[in-house]
Amino acid sequence: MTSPAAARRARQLEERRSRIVGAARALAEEQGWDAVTTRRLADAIEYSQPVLYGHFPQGRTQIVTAVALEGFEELATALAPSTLGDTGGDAGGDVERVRSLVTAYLDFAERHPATYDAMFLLPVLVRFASDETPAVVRAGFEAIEDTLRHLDNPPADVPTTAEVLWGAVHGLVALRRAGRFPAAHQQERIETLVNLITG
Amino acid sequence: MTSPAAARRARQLEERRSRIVGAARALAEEQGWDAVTTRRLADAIEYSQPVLYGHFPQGRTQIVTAVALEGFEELATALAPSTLGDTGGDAGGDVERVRSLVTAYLDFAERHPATYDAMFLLPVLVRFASDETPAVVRAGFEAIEDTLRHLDNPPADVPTTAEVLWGAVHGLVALRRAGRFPAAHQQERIETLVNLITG
DNA sequence: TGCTAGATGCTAGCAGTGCTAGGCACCATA
DNA sequence: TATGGTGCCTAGCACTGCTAGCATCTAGCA
Repeated sequence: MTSPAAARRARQLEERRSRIVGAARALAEEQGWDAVTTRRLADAIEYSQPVLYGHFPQGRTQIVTAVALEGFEELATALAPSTLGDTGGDAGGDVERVRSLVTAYLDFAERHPATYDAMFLLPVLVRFASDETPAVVRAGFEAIEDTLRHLDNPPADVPTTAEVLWGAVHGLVALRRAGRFPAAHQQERIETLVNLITG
Repeated sequence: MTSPAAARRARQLEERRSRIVGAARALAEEQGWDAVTTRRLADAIEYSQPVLYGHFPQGRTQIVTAVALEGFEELATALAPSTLGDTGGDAGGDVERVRSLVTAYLDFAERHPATYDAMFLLPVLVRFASDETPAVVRAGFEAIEDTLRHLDNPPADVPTTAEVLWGAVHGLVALRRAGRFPAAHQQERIETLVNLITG
Protein backbone atom coordinates (compact mmCIF):
# COMPACT_ATOMS: atom_id res chain seq x y z
CA MET A 1 0.00 0.00 0.00
CA THR A 2 1.86 3.06 -1.23
CA SER A 3 0.22 6.39 -0.81
CA PRO A 4 0.40 8.89 -3.67
CA ALA A 5 2.74 10.99 -1.60
CA ALA A 6 5.07 8.04 -1.09
CA ALA A 7 5.02 7.28 -4.80
CA ARG A 8 5.88 10.86 -5.67
CA ARG A 9 8.62 10.79 -3.08
CA ALA A 10 10.06 7.60 -4.58
CA ARG A 11 10.06 9.21 -8.00
CA GLN A 12 11.85 12.27 -6.67
CA LEU A 13 14.44 10.09 -4.99
CA GLU A 14 15.09 8.14 -8.17
CA GLU A 15 15.34 11.34 -10.12
CA ARG A 16 17.84 12.80 -7.70
CA ARG A 17 19.88 9.62 -7.74
CA SER A 18 20.18 9.72 -11.47
CA ARG A 19 21.13 13.39 -11.34
CA ILE A 20 24.01 12.46 -9.06
CA VAL A 21 25.22 9.79 -11.46
CA GLY A 22 24.75 12.12 -14.41
CA ALA A 23 26.68 14.91 -12.71
CA ALA A 24 29.48 12.52 -11.77
CA ARG A 25 29.77 11.23 -15.30
CA ALA A 26 29.62 14.66 -16.92
CA LEU A 27 32.19 16.08 -14.53
CA ALA A 28 34.47 13.08 -15.05
CA GLU A 29 34.28 13.33 -18.82
CA GLU A 30 34.94 17.06 -18.72
CA GLN A 31 37.67 17.30 -16.11
CA GLY A 32 38.66 13.77 -15.18
CA TRP A 33 37.78 11.65 -12.17
CA ASP A 34 40.04 13.64 -9.87
CA ALA A 35 37.65 16.55 -10.27
CA VAL A 36 34.72 14.45 -9.13
CA THR A 37 34.67 15.31 -5.44
CA THR A 38 31.72 14.86 -3.13
CA ARG A 39 31.58 18.60 -2.57
CA ARG A 40 31.37 19.37 -6.26
CA LEU A 41 28.74 16.67 -6.77
CA ALA A 42 26.70 18.12 -3.92
CA ASP A 43 26.96 21.55 -5.54
CA ALA A 44 25.88 20.14 -8.88
CA ILE A 45 22.68 18.65 -7.51
CA GLU A 46 22.14 21.60 -5.18
CA TYR A 47 22.10 19.56 -1.99
CA SER A 48 24.60 19.09 0.79
CA GLN A 49 27.20 16.34 0.84
CA PRO A 50 25.46 13.97 3.27
CA VAL A 51 22.57 13.64 0.81
CA LEU A 52 24.92 11.76 -1.50
CA TYR A 53 25.43 9.16 1.19
CA GLY A 54 21.71 8.62 1.50
CA HIS A 55 21.71 7.38 -2.09
CA PHE A 56 25.14 5.77 -2.04
CA PRO A 57 26.01 4.47 1.45
CA GLN A 58 29.30 3.13 0.15
CA GLY A 59 30.30 6.63 -0.86
CA ARG A 60 32.18 7.87 -3.85
CA THR A 61 33.21 4.41 -5.02
CA GLN A 62 29.59 3.43 -5.34
CA ILE A 63 28.92 6.47 -7.50
CA VAL A 64 31.81 5.51 -9.76
CA THR A 65 30.29 2.03 -9.90
CA ALA A 66 26.97 3.43 -11.05
CA VAL A 67 28.69 5.26 -13.90
CA ALA A 68 30.55 2.06 -14.81
CA LEU A 69 27.32 0.08 -14.98
CA GLU A 70 25.79 2.69 -17.29
CA GLY A 71 28.89 2.27 -19.42
CA PHE A 72 28.65 -1.51 -19.57
CA GLU A 73 25.09 -1.21 -20.76
CA GLU A 74 26.07 1.19 -23.52
CA LEU A 75 29.09 -0.86 -24.52
CA ALA A 76 26.98 -3.98 -24.85
CA THR A 77 24.59 -2.05 -27.09
CA ALA A 78 27.44 -0.69 -29.15
CA LEU A 79 28.92 -4.15 -29.70
CA ALA A 80 25.66 -5.97 -30.37
CA PRO A 81 25.33 -5.10 -34.08
CA SER A 82 28.61 -6.87 -34.81
CA THR A 83 27.09 -10.18 -33.81
CA LEU A 84 24.35 -9.92 -36.42
CA GLY A 85 25.12 -9.18 -40.05
CA ASP A 86 25.72 -12.39 -41.96
CA THR A 87 27.61 -11.20 -45.00
CA GLY A 88 26.65 -14.34 -46.86
CA GLY A 89 29.98 -16.08 -46.73
CA ASP A 90 31.90 -13.80 -49.07
CA ALA A 91 35.63 -13.80 -48.59
CA GLY A 92 35.99 -10.54 -46.63
CA GLY A 93 33.10 -11.28 -44.29
CA ASP A 94 35.11 -12.36 -41.29
CA VAL A 95 37.55 -9.48 -41.56
CA GLU A 96 34.72 -7.01 -41.80
CA ARG A 97 32.84 -8.41 -38.85
CA VAL A 98 35.84 -8.46 -36.56
CA ARG A 99 36.89 -5.02 -37.75
CA SER A 100 33.48 -3.57 -37.01
CA LEU A 101 33.56 -5.14 -33.55
CA VAL A 102 36.98 -3.74 -32.77
CA THR A 103 36.10 -0.35 -34.19
CA ALA A 104 32.89 -0.16 -32.18
CA TYR A 105 34.82 -0.94 -29.01
CA LEU A 106 37.54 1.62 -29.71
CA ASP A 107 34.95 4.23 -30.65
CA PHE A 108 33.17 3.76 -27.37
CA ALA A 109 36.40 4.07 -25.41
CA GLU A 110 37.38 7.19 -27.31
CA ARG A 111 34.02 8.88 -26.96
CA HIS A 112 33.62 8.19 -23.25
CA PRO A 113 37.13 7.97 -21.83
CA ALA A 114 36.16 8.67 -18.23
CA THR A 115 33.30 6.19 -18.35
CA TYR A 116 35.70 3.66 -19.81
CA ASP A 117 38.08 4.27 -16.93
CA ALA A 118 35.29 3.66 -14.45
CA MET A 119 34.57 0.36 -16.18
CA PHE A 120 38.08 -0.98 -16.46
CA LEU A 121 40.52 1.01 -14.42
CA LEU A 122 39.05 2.42 -11.26
CA PRO A 123 38.20 0.41 -8.16
CA VAL A 124 34.54 -0.47 -8.33
CA LEU A 125 32.03 -2.40 -6.24
CA VAL A 126 31.31 -5.13 -8.76
CA ARG A 127 32.43 -8.72 -8.67
CA PHE A 128 33.70 -9.60 -12.12
CA ALA A 129 34.07 -13.03 -13.58
CA SER A 130 31.88 -14.61 -10.94
CA ASP A 131 28.33 -15.83 -10.48
CA GLU A 132 27.35 -12.50 -9.00
CA THR A 133 28.53 -10.56 -12.03
CA PRO A 134 25.65 -8.42 -13.32
CA ALA A 135 24.24 -9.58 -16.65
CA VAL A 136 24.92 -6.17 -18.14
CA VAL A 137 28.61 -6.58 -17.48
CA ARG A 138 28.70 -10.00 -19.08
CA ALA A 139 26.81 -8.83 -22.13
CA GLY A 140 29.74 -7.01 -23.68
CA PHE A 141 31.99 -10.00 -23.37
CA GLU A 142 29.31 -12.24 -24.80
CA ALA A 143 29.01 -9.95 -27.80
CA ILE A 144 32.67 -10.60 -28.51
CA GLU A 145 32.17 -14.34 -28.12
CA ASP A 146 29.13 -14.29 -30.41
CA THR A 147 30.97 -12.43 -33.10
CA LEU A 148 33.78 -14.97 -33.05
CA ARG A 149 31.41 -17.91 -32.94
CA HIS A 150 29.55 -16.81 -36.03
CA LEU A 151 32.62 -16.27 -38.18
CA ASP A 152 32.95 -18.33 -41.34
CA ASN A 153 36.19 -19.63 -39.86
CA PRO A 154 35.65 -19.47 -36.11
CA PRO A 155 38.65 -19.98 -33.83
CA ALA A 156 39.01 -23.35 -32.15
CA ASP A 157 38.64 -22.03 -28.59
CA VAL A 158 36.10 -19.23 -28.78
CA PRO A 159 35.98 -18.18 -25.09
CA THR A 160 39.76 -17.96 -24.75
CA THR A 161 40.17 -16.19 -28.07
CA ALA A 162 37.48 -13.76 -26.98
CA GLU A 163 39.41 -13.03 -23.81
CA VAL A 164 42.61 -12.49 -25.74
CA LEU A 165 40.89 -10.26 -28.27
CA TRP A 166 39.27 -8.28 -25.49
CA GLY A 167 42.62 -7.96 -23.77
CA ALA A 168 44.29 -6.85 -26.97
CA VAL A 169 41.71 -4.19 -27.67
CA HIS A 170 41.78 -3.02 -24.09
CA GLY A 171 45.57 -2.86 -24.34
CA LEU A 172 45.33 -0.62 -27.39
CA VAL A 173 42.95 1.67 -25.55
CA ALA A 174 44.97 1.74 -22.35
CA LEU A 175 48.39 2.33 -23.86
CA ARG A 176 47.03 4.95 -26.20
CA ARG A 177 45.14 6.76 -23.44
CA ALA A 178 48.21 6.70 -21.21
CA GLY A 179 50.25 8.22 -24.03
CA ARG A 180 52.43 5.14 -24.36
CA PHE A 181 51.66 4.75 -28.03
CA PRO A 182 52.42 7.15 -30.85
CA ALA A 183 49.15 8.92 -31.55
CA ALA A 184 49.16 7.93 -35.22
CA HIS A 185 49.20 4.39 -36.64
CA GLN A 186 46.01 3.46 -34.81
CA GLN A 187 44.42 2.35 -38.08
CA GLU A 188 47.40 0.11 -38.84
CA ARG A 189 47.19 -1.39 -35.38
CA ILE A 190 43.53 -2.15 -35.91
CA GLU A 191 44.16 -3.85 -39.25
CA THR A 192 47.03 -5.85 -37.84
CA LEU A 193 44.93 -7.04 -34.93
CA VAL A 194 41.99 -7.93 -37.16
CA ASN A 195 44.28 -9.92 -39.44
CA LEU A 196 45.76 -11.78 -36.50
CA ILE A 197 42.31 -12.80 -35.31
CA THR A 198 40.88 -13.78 -38.66
CA GLY A 199 44.08 -15.61 -39.56
CA MET B 1 86.91 21.79 -7.72
CA THR B 2 84.97 19.66 -5.25
CA SER B 3 86.21 19.46 -1.71
CA PRO B 4 86.19 16.07 0.03
CA ALA B 5 83.39 17.29 2.25
CA ALA B 6 81.30 18.24 -0.77
CA ALA B 7 81.93 14.86 -2.32
CA ARG B 8 80.81 13.08 0.81
CA ARG B 9 77.76 15.31 0.94
CA ALA B 10 76.90 14.46 -2.67
CA ARG B 11 77.19 10.77 -1.90
CA GLN B 12 74.91 11.12 1.10
CA LEU B 13 72.35 12.98 -0.97
CA GLU B 14 72.36 10.32 -3.65
CA GLU B 15 72.04 7.66 -1.00
CA ARG B 16 69.08 9.38 0.59
CA ARG B 17 67.41 9.89 -2.76
CA SER B 18 67.61 6.21 -3.51
CA ARG B 19 66.28 5.38 -0.07
CA ILE B 20 63.23 7.50 -0.86
CA VAL B 21 62.65 5.68 -4.12
CA GLY B 22 63.25 2.33 -2.45
CA ALA B 23 60.83 3.12 0.36
CA ALA B 24 58.18 4.27 -2.11
CA ARG B 25 58.53 1.13 -4.16
CA ALA B 26 58.53 -1.21 -1.17
CA LEU B 27 55.53 0.49 0.36
CA ALA B 28 53.66 0.45 -2.94
CA GLU B 29 54.34 -3.24 -3.49
CA GLU B 30 53.26 -4.07 0.05
CA GLN B 31 50.20 -1.89 0.46
CA GLY B 32 49.47 -0.29 -2.88
CA TRP B 33 50.18 3.21 -4.15
CA ASP B 34 47.42 4.74 -2.03
CA ALA B 35 49.50 3.93 1.02
CA VAL B 36 52.48 5.83 -0.39
CA THR B 37 51.94 9.21 1.25
CA THR B 38 54.56 11.86 1.71
CA ARG B 39 54.22 11.55 5.47
CA ARG B 40 54.87 7.82 5.44
CA LEU B 41 57.80 8.24 3.07
CA ALA B 42 59.26 10.87 5.36
CA ASP B 43 58.86 8.49 8.28
CA ALA B 44 60.54 5.69 6.36
CA ILE B 45 63.67 7.70 5.64
CA GLU B 46 63.55 9.33 9.08
CA TYR B 47 63.39 12.89 7.79
CA SER B 48 60.59 15.40 7.58
CA GLN B 49 58.34 15.83 4.58
CA PRO B 50 60.01 18.89 3.07
CA VAL B 51 63.20 16.90 2.61
CA LEU B 52 61.40 14.86 -0.04
CA TYR B 53 60.82 18.02 -2.04
CA GLY B 54 64.50 18.82 -1.99
CA HIS B 55 65.11 15.66 -3.97
CA PHE B 56 61.89 15.71 -5.98
CA PRO B 57 60.70 19.28 -6.58
CA GLN B 58 57.77 17.99 -8.60
CA GLY B 59 56.55 16.11 -5.58
CA ARG B 60 54.97 12.73 -5.27
CA THR B 61 54.48 12.29 -9.00
CA GLN B 62 58.20 12.59 -9.54
CA ILE B 63 58.82 9.86 -6.98
CA VAL B 64 56.38 7.58 -8.79
CA THR B 65 58.27 8.43 -11.96
CA ALA B 66 61.56 7.35 -10.41
CA VAL B 67 60.05 3.98 -9.50
CA ALA B 68 58.66 3.64 -13.02
CA LEU B 69 62.08 4.28 -14.55
CA GLU B 70 63.63 1.61 -12.34
CA GLY B 71 60.89 -0.69 -13.60
CA PHE B 72 61.55 0.07 -17.27
CA GLU B 73 65.19 -0.79 -16.77
CA GLU B 74 64.33 -4.11 -15.17
CA LEU B 75 61.69 -4.92 -17.76
CA ALA B 76 64.15 -4.29 -20.58
CA THR B 77 66.60 -6.65 -18.88
CA ALA B 78 63.91 -9.27 -18.39
CA LEU B 79 62.90 -9.15 -22.05
CA ALA B 80 66.38 -9.03 -23.53
CA PRO B 81 67.11 -12.80 -23.45
CA SER B 82 64.14 -13.44 -25.73
CA THR B 83 65.86 -11.56 -28.52
CA LEU B 84 68.88 -13.86 -28.49
CA GLY B 85 68.53 -17.62 -28.64
CA ASP B 86 68.53 -18.82 -32.22
CA THR B 87 66.96 -22.24 -31.96
CA GLY B 88 68.47 -23.22 -35.29
CA GLY B 89 65.36 -23.04 -37.39
CA ASP B 90 63.52 -26.01 -35.92
CA ALA B 91 59.78 -25.94 -36.34
CA GLY B 92 58.80 -24.81 -32.85
CA GLY B 93 61.43 -22.08 -32.65
CA ASP B 94 59.17 -19.13 -33.33
CA VAL B 95 56.52 -20.29 -30.92
CA GLU B 96 59.07 -20.80 -28.20
CA ARG B 97 60.69 -17.45 -28.66
CA VAL B 98 57.44 -15.53 -28.61
CA ARG B 99 56.21 -17.58 -25.69
CA SER B 100 59.30 -16.84 -23.66
CA LEU B 101 58.94 -13.13 -24.45
CA VAL B 102 55.32 -13.06 -23.37
CA THR B 103 56.02 -15.13 -20.29
CA ALA B 104 58.90 -12.89 -19.25
CA TYR B 105 56.66 -9.85 -19.57
CA LEU B 106 53.81 -11.40 -17.60
CA ASP B 107 56.20 -12.63 -14.93
CA PHE B 108 57.59 -9.17 -14.46
CA ALA B 109 54.10 -7.70 -14.15
CA GLU B 110 53.07 -10.36 -11.67
CA ARG B 111 56.14 -10.05 -9.52
CA HIS B 112 56.12 -6.26 -9.34
CA PRO B 113 52.49 -5.21 -9.70
CA ALA B 114 52.90 -1.79 -8.12
CA THR B 115 55.99 -1.02 -10.16
CA TYR B 116 54.09 -2.10 -13.25
CA ASP B 117 51.30 0.28 -12.34
CA ALA B 118 53.78 3.13 -12.03
CA MET B 119 55.06 2.30 -15.50
CA PHE B 120 51.79 1.95 -17.33
CA LEU B 121 48.90 3.20 -15.29
CA LEU B 122 49.77 6.10 -13.04
CA PRO B 123 50.41 9.64 -14.21
CA VAL B 124 54.13 10.05 -14.61
CA LEU B 125 56.52 12.81 -15.69
CA VAL B 126 57.87 11.08 -18.77
CA ARG B 127 57.13 11.87 -22.37
CA PHE B 128 56.42 8.61 -24.15
CA ALA B 129 56.61 7.94 -27.83
CA SER B 130 58.60 11.10 -28.49
CA ASP B 131 62.18 12.20 -29.11
CA GLU B 132 62.56 12.96 -25.42
CA THR B 133 61.61 9.47 -24.37
CA PRO B 134 64.40 8.02 -22.20
CA ALA B 135 66.36 5.22 -23.86
CA VAL B 136 65.51 2.92 -20.96
CA VAL B 137 61.83 3.27 -21.70
CA ARG B 138 62.32 2.49 -25.37
CA ALA B 139 64.46 -0.53 -24.66
CA GLY B 140 61.59 -2.76 -23.61
CA PHE B 141 59.64 -2.00 -26.74
CA GLU B 142 62.70 -2.60 -28.86
CA ALA B 143 63.17 -6.00 -27.26
CA ILE B 144 59.71 -6.92 -28.52
CA GLU B 145 60.55 -5.62 -31.98
CA ASP B 146 63.84 -7.51 -32.04
CA THR B 147 62.19 -10.75 -31.05
CA LEU B 148 59.67 -10.41 -33.87
CA ARG B 149 62.31 -9.36 -36.39
CA HIS B 150 64.44 -12.43 -35.74
CA LEU B 151 61.64 -14.96 -36.09
CA ASP B 152 61.95 -17.57 -38.82
CA ASN B 153 58.69 -16.17 -40.18
CA PRO B 154 58.72 -12.55 -39.14
CA PRO B 155 55.52 -10.52 -39.53
CA ALA B 156 55.28 -8.14 -42.48
CA ASP B 157 55.05 -4.98 -40.39
CA VAL B 158 57.29 -5.55 -37.37
CA PRO B 159 56.80 -2.21 -35.56
CA THR B 160 53.02 -2.32 -35.77
CA THR B 161 52.86 -5.98 -34.83
CA ALA B 162 55.13 -5.21 -31.88
CA GLU B 163 52.72 -2.49 -30.75
CA VAL B 164 49.76 -4.82 -31.06
CA LEU B 165 51.56 -7.60 -29.22
CA TRP B 166 52.58 -5.21 -26.50
CA GLY B 167 49.01 -3.96 -26.26
CA ALA B 168 47.67 -7.50 -26.09
CA VAL B 169 50.03 -8.53 -23.31
CA HIS B 170 49.36 -5.34 -21.43
CA GLY B 171 45.65 -6.00 -21.83
CA LEU B 172 46.04 -9.44 -20.29
CA VAL B 173 47.90 -7.94 -17.36
CA ALA B 174 45.50 -5.05 -16.88
CA LEU B 175 42.26 -7.01 -17.08
CA ARG B 176 43.62 -9.73 -14.85
CA ARG B 177 44.93 -7.30 -12.26
CA ALA B 178 41.63 -5.43 -12.25
CA GLY B 179 39.83 -8.72 -11.65
CA ARG B 180 38.02 -8.54 -14.98
CA PHE B 181 39.31 -11.94 -16.06
CA PRO B 182 38.68 -15.29 -14.45
CA ALA B 183 41.79 -16.06 -12.45
CA ALA B 184 42.38 -19.36 -14.18
CA HIS B 185 42.91 -19.94 -17.92
CA GLN B 186 45.90 -17.63 -18.02
CA GLN B 187 48.02 -20.36 -19.59
CA GLU B 188 45.43 -20.90 -22.31
CA ARG B 189 45.34 -17.19 -23.00
CA ILE B 190 49.10 -17.15 -23.37
CA GLU B 191 49.11 -20.07 -25.81
CA THR B 192 46.28 -18.53 -27.83
CA LEU B 193 48.11 -15.23 -28.07
CA VAL B 194 51.39 -16.87 -29.03
CA ASN B 195 49.65 -18.85 -31.75
CA LEU B 196 47.99 -15.75 -33.11
CA ILE B 197 51.33 -13.99 -33.39
CA THR B 198 53.30 -16.85 -34.88
CA GLY B 199 50.44 -17.64 -37.26
C1' DT C 1 -8.06 21.18 11.14
C1' DG C 2 -4.41 20.48 14.61
C1' DC C 3 -0.97 17.62 16.58
C1' DT C 4 2.92 14.66 16.73
C1' DA C 5 6.30 11.22 15.17
C1' DG C 6 9.51 10.52 11.93
C1' DA C 7 11.77 11.38 7.79
C1' DT C 8 14.96 14.68 5.70
C1' DG C 9 18.77 17.56 4.92
C1' DC C 10 21.69 20.91 7.04
C1' DT C 11 26.02 22.72 9.61
C1' DA C 12 30.12 21.63 11.52
C1' DG C 13 33.90 18.93 12.14
C1' DC C 14 37.31 14.79 11.99
C1' DA C 15 41.28 12.62 10.17
C1' DG C 16 43.80 12.40 6.41
C1' DT C 17 46.04 14.19 1.80
C1' DG C 18 49.97 16.97 -1.04
C1' DC C 19 52.59 20.72 -0.52
C1' DT C 20 55.06 25.15 1.35
C1' DA C 21 56.43 29.41 4.14
C1' DG C 22 59.42 30.81 7.66
C1' DG C 23 62.74 30.40 10.97
C1' DC C 24 66.20 27.91 13.81
C1' DA C 25 70.49 25.61 14.47
C1' DC C 26 74.38 23.73 12.83
C1' DC C 27 78.43 23.33 9.86
C1' DA C 28 82.20 24.55 6.72
C1' DT C 29 84.91 28.05 5.64
C1' DA C 30 87.95 32.24 6.35
C1' DT D 1 86.89 31.96 16.68
C1' DA D 2 83.46 34.60 14.28
C1' DT D 3 80.18 34.22 10.44
C1' DG D 4 77.60 33.30 6.19
C1' DG D 5 75.09 29.84 4.19
C1' DT D 6 72.82 25.75 4.10
C1' DG D 7 69.90 21.85 5.81
C1' DC D 8 66.16 20.72 8.14
C1' DC D 9 62.00 21.07 11.05
C1' DT D 10 57.62 22.99 12.79
C1' DA D 11 53.47 24.65 11.64
C1' DG D 12 49.93 25.44 8.65
C1' DC D 13 47.11 25.93 4.16
C1' DA D 14 43.61 24.21 1.15
C1' DC D 15 41.75 20.28 -0.08
C1' DT D 16 39.91 15.27 0.26
C1' DG D 17 36.07 11.51 1.81
C1' DC D 18 33.06 10.87 5.24
C1' DT D 19 29.90 11.36 9.59
C1' DA D 20 27.66 12.94 14.10
C1' DG D 21 24.08 15.64 15.75
C1' DC D 22 20.55 18.79 15.36
C1' DA D 23 16.77 21.69 13.24
C1' DT D 24 13.02 21.72 10.25
C1' DC D 25 9.53 20.35 7.67
C1' DT D 26 6.21 16.98 6.16
C1' DA D 27 2.97 13.18 6.29
C1' DG D 28 -0.46 10.66 8.52
C1' DC D 29 -3.67 10.25 12.16
C1' DA D 30 -7.44 11.68 15.42
